Amino acid sequence: MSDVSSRCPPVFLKKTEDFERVKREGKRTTTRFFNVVSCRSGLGNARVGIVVGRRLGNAVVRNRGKRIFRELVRHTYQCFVKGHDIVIFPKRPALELNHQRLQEAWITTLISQELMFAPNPPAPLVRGA
RNA sequence: GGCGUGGGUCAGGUGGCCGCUUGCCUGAUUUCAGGUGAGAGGAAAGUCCGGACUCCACAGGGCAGGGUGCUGGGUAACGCCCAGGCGGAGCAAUCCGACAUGAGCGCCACAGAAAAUAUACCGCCCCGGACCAUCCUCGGAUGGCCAGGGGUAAGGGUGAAAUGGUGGGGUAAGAGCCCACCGCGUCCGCGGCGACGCGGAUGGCAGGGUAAGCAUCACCCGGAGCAAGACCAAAUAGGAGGACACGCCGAACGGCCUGCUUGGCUUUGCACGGCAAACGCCGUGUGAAGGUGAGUCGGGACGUUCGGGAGAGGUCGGCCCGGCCGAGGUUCUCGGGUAGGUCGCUGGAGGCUUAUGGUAACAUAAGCCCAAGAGACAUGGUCACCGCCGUAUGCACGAUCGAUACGGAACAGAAUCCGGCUUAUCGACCCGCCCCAUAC
RNA sequence: GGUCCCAUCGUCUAGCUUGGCCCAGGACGGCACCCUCUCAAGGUGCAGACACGGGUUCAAAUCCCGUUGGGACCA
Repeated sequence: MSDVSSRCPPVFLKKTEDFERVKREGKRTTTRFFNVVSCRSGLGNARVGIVVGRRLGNAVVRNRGKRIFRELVRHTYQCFVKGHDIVIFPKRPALELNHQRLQEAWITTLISQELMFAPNPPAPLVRGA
């Protein structure tokens, strides 16, 4: 399984107009730890963008938020439904939360929004548990 | 042992798995895969100073503007650092100080007699005078009160600040009027590169605060900033550079354009008359339009000649003197530049060790070492173990060590690079010094 | 990354240049009372702010320094 994830690295959104389009046309979901906005892109793969504003904190806090959610996307990217653009807004409590609890919240949220297949092996990272 | 104070170092470590950026090598020779190495800080922050670097400008001078401000040194430079002086805080180690000048202008609310000018209000004292009262030797004396002349600056609710302070002498009352001590000023000598210090003589008291108010003095500063700048270079759009002679004002002449006046012509409307059956045609008068001839009356640009004269504007990135360029036209040449890309981009006033000089900051020499360079933004995520700190529990005669559980580990993320300052910061360790207590 | 500007009642502002009359003025808004049969309008009164921390000064909204929070511009 790890071979598969290493063969298809996640694609990230980079252009400003892509972010504006998703924020304008997408569907919003709010949780305690992050907000997700998603819309259909028509492309053959899923694309993900992470937005950390100045409200989140100083540069160290913003970098940490981006890194945590980039790792989450990287570990679960092979389960994503193709053809969607997703923008994530991390929130303050996600930085203090334990990693496994945050990952469970992340997977259940995405499955409920039909952006992700239920992974057949429970999760690639939880194999130690 | 406790309290305090100054300086320095560090900013958890190791390993597994999964990832990111990148140098080199190999395969492939756009991409990609493998191997191997590197990958945030003491403040990377604030952008408060100073430089390097790059472009623009630049003969030079003056003014303005900004900054610094005890003295000497260090440095590429600084508002930084070191050493010293002076003032202040502290028992002390030590710390703090925009700490130059007081010539001129401005301001000093309220209160107060008065707020910067030397005098004056109340008061105190003396003098002579008018009135009243008492005594009376009927000359006057004493006291009160009223105005006047003079002497004073002792005292005067104030105020942030009041014209040296304390004590004594002196006087009608007083006053540096005189004396002693202290303070202050001036002069001289000595020490020091200097800021300044010490000693002596002397003056009789100069003269408020504020310059982080305007100012003066000394020194420094050209402007902008890596989004600086250099190179390559789509689509679209036409521009850019060089050379040439004339460029301004006045007068005369020449032709051109236009307005006006006037003559005739063409077309057409109206009125009258004539011819004609009618359509219509002809003549006269009048109005409009068009082009045209003349007048040279008015205006415009152009050319030639003559005379006068260097003119508008721009630039020197605040202004002036001064310097330089110089509109539009003709002709010649073909590049300039946006998106995008590449470079600038990290080897440097570099670090460490030793030696020498210097009280020190620092400098010099030798040896060794190479340590991030992005472009939507890399330097991470997770697990385990070890180490540190705190609390609780149990064991233990008590303490240290050790055990178990829980909790904690800050401030903070390079963006051209350096030297500083300031601000944020849980802590750990090392070195020096002061004071207190105890022991010897 | 760099260059600069601003901060005053709930809101918009005056005062800052030249410190004192300022326990900071005005407008809109809020509250209470009067007027009216009631509401509106009107009248009277009240509450309410110098972003924060130091320094200079007798005295700071004002001058100087630092911090915080906003905003503008530069390819």
